[in-house]
Amino acid sequence: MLRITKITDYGFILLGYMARQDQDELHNAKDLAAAIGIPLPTVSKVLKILTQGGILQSHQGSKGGYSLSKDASEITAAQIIEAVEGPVAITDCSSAEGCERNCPISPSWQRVNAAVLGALQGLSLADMAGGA
Amino acid sequence: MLRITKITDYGFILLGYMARQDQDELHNAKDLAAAIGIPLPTVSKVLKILTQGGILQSHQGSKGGYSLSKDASEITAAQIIEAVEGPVAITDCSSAEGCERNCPISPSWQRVNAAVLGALQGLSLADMAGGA
DNA sequence: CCAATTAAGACCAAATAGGTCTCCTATTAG
DNA sequence: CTAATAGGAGACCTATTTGGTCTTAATTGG
Repeated sequence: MLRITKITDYGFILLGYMARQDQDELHNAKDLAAAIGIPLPTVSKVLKILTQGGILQSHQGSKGGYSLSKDASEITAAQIIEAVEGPVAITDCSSAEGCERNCPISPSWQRVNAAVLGALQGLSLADMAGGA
Repeated sequence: MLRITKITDYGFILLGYMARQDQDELHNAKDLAAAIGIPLPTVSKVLKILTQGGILQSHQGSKGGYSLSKDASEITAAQIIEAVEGPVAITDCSSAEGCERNCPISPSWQRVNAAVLGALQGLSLADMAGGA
């Protein structure tokens, strides 16, 4: 399959939504959930993860909320995926035992990995939010 | 994570092993399992899938076995992954409902997808088996 | 002090993946 | 022709991951 998880998908949707509005505006979890149609607890979870990953800034207390931590053009797809799912690595070949014994394939994987990562780094949130 | 499954990983190991030997030689599942150190039933399963995907040719009966269906240089990483896991698609954005309503992100995903696919198509089994 | 909102993490249920087993079919050696 | 060998197909169970919910604590504005 080679795909991202649903949580990551939600992350992209949420960030895309926020990117298409005033950068400094604070969005609280409840409004975002209502706007996008995803259950509140799940939205809350995604926002929390993105905050921990440095993509979002949070503001606690009443009248609090979330905002992008930097300009949408400086946030890449790679950063978002890494924030939610951890480092992008097609295979964990490097750490498996069987691999070191029998397959001299690892260097090739690293090339593929680099290509994938490059593609993801070349796409900013601004690109995604802008392109209809 | 964005990674391939273990079954796919085994597939690469098995194919890499076969590619590094005489192209016409038949390998039976038992010997391959012993050579690589993966349980026989699992090896058998992987070989079966690769055969269905057209990557391997099987030869039944006693003295039977498996061999590559074409030259290692004509088998790409993309083909192998697709044979085992189905079509390469980072996200199933296109079919989700929430997506169509609220995220204009799909076109961007398709670009990313194409980039990933290109990277995988540019890597042949011969490249992987050859590069130490 | 009180209400609103995020932070953190425990927790459960459903889906997926990994692996094993059983039975069936085909081919070849003798 | 028969028996042994090897692949073909798929059911099945288990473990892991994922998705989603809930509860409690911490923070801040009024």
